[in-house]
Amino acid sequence: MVSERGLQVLRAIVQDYVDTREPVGSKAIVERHAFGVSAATIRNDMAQLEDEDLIIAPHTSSGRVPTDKGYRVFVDHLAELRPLSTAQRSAITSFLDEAGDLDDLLARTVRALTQLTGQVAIVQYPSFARANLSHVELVALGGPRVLVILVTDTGRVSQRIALVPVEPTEGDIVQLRARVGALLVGRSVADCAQAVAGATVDGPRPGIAVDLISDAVLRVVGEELDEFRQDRLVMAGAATLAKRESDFRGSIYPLLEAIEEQVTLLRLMSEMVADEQGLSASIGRENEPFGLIEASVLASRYDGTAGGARVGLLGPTRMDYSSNLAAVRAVAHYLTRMLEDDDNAR
Amino acid sequence: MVSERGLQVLRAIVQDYVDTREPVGSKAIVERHAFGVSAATIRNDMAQLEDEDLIIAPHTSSGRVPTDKGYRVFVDHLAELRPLSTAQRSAITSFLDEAGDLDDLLARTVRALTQLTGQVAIVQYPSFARANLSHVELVALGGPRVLVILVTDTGRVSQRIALVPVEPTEGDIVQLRARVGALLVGRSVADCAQAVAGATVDGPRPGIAVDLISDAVLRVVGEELDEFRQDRLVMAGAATLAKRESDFRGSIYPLLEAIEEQVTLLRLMSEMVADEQGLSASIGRENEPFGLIEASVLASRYDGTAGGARVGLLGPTRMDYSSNLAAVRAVAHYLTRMLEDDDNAR
DNA sequence: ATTGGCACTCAGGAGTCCGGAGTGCCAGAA
DNA sequence: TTCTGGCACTCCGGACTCCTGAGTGCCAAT
Repeated sequence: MVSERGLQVLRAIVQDYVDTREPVGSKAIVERHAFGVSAATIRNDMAQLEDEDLIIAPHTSSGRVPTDKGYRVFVDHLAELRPLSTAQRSAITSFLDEAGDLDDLLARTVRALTQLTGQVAIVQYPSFARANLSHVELVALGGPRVLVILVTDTGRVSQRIALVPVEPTEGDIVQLRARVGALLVGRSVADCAQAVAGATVDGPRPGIAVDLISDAVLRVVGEELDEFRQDRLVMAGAATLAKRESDFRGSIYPLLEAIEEQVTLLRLMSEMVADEQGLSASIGRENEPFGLIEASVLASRYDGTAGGARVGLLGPTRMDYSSNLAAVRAVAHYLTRMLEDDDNAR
Repeated sequence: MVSERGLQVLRAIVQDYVDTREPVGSKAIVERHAFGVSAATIRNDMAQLEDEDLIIAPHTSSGRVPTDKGYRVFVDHLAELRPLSTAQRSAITSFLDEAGDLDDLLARTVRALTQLTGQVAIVQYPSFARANLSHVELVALGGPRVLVILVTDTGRVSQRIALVPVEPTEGDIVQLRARVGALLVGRSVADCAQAVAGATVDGPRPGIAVDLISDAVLRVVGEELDEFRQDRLVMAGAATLAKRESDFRGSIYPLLEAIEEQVTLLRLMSEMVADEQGLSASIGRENEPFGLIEASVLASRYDGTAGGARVGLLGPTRMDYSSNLAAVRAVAHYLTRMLEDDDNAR
């Protein structure tokens, strides 16, 4: 077992290593931290930490470096979140205050977070699966094109063009609008998807124009509903990885690829298990199933009436967890507040 | 002046250097290219090329490397575009054929191009400034929210939510729809912007509900029209830069930043001067005003009835201009064709 | 104009050396 | 039992040197 002081030594090693980017020796620890014991004592503690796989020596007789497990213990038990300065807080709020719609708010959030931490920031769009459809609008664009517009009660709007087999009359459109509206309005997005599937599978009917059109429109509605349920990400700060390249032993290629793919990160973030504060961290090797090593992801839930999701960041395993976790938590907090305010103002 | 053979030597140097990534010596040239003269003769030619600043020796008595000016001469006078294989061509067409709407088509285009070249691919959205507004739709979302939808005859649709000071009745909406429609439908996006500006500046009127609402709606329409005129980019393949890192003496940071910013690349691409084929290249130092060095941008115009724009790629100065220019040209060609087909099918 | 010959240059890999930071262990002190 | 000073040991990495090979410029001869 590791003694109480042993854990403090681990904390010191993590902090110093993140700071200096060099293996930490026993002497450096007694100099920088007031442990009140000699270097030899620290060395004994370090030997224990090494037995527990919390730290490792890159080569015989060099300083120690935290292992992924060491970072994990640090994050779970040792990290004191360093609160943001008031200047930082007011910068965030005023920046977010100027936001317009949801897209803009999330774009600002992600920029604020990358600015604050110097890492790649990620915001997941709120999940709309539980939102209700409040409007369905159809607009004939001329020719075989019909514009389909879906609006949820949480304010998300999306549109898509359906190519229909027969040019619809204005009457067709009115009829269809009523039909589709009756089918979908007021139901949740998840329910709608089922309803649409049910409405389209009952086979080809006689070639009545409005039915042919209806099928085409419903198919497009179905596709669009799928998009609704599919989460999206907004990211910023990918370029900062290039600056921090030396923090990655290997290449930054897997990271850039994950950023471009999005879907990997989405899965990763949705599988993270949050603590009671809504915070979560996935460290180093823990990300291996997602093709990432030497990288950590920090995330926090945020909530709005639009349905919650996660906001987080991606950076090297060797990052400043204290500051970064605090930043994520703060940004999530303000984002939640903005969404609630937004909702009240509706 | 540089002799005819001198230019051939330049071509050989560019090709070999791109190939081997190492300075090219006179001996290597006579071995790999059938010049029918001795290495000493090549050396004389190389001395001339060096006088003209077309090649440079990294250090005394090493092989030569093309300068930016050398690449420029190569691209302008020496590069024979290497036509794509039929397999490549059919891969592109079948991939693009599956595209749905404009967004999807451009996304596929950019993926095809990055796949083909291994570089960062960029597609500029067609400019909508000359497109005409074909529909304006207003939908009351309940409360103070009104959804504004704009549709152009080129198929672009966008929507935005206006917060209006008074909750509108259904009658208000109908009245407004007619009013805004009369003002805008059928006019070009550029004209519309002016019309909106004119309609809103005639000062505050008595607080009639519908006028208050109208102002709010028109303001939102104006904002949205601005977005229409603003160009956008789609990109793919940013991660490939990490693989090619050694091609950049410095960091890839400026490139990643330009990719993230977009606006720099937009300016760069729009300022490029195309040749009679619609192709253009901006090489190395020529990109310095945009914060890029050691990088080249290749681009081609493409045209559709939606209004043309550019498709291109970004990569290290030391790239295979022959293949990449050919790929850009081919992709632009197919993209143009898709857009035209699309239009005919409308 | 082209060529073979030759002296010269220099990058970069291999080999060697050495200092310093850091360790593990042990015997003695608290 | 825990801590500490001392000591022998390890080994990374910087500095230094040496050397080879690729490549050049120049010149006299063809």
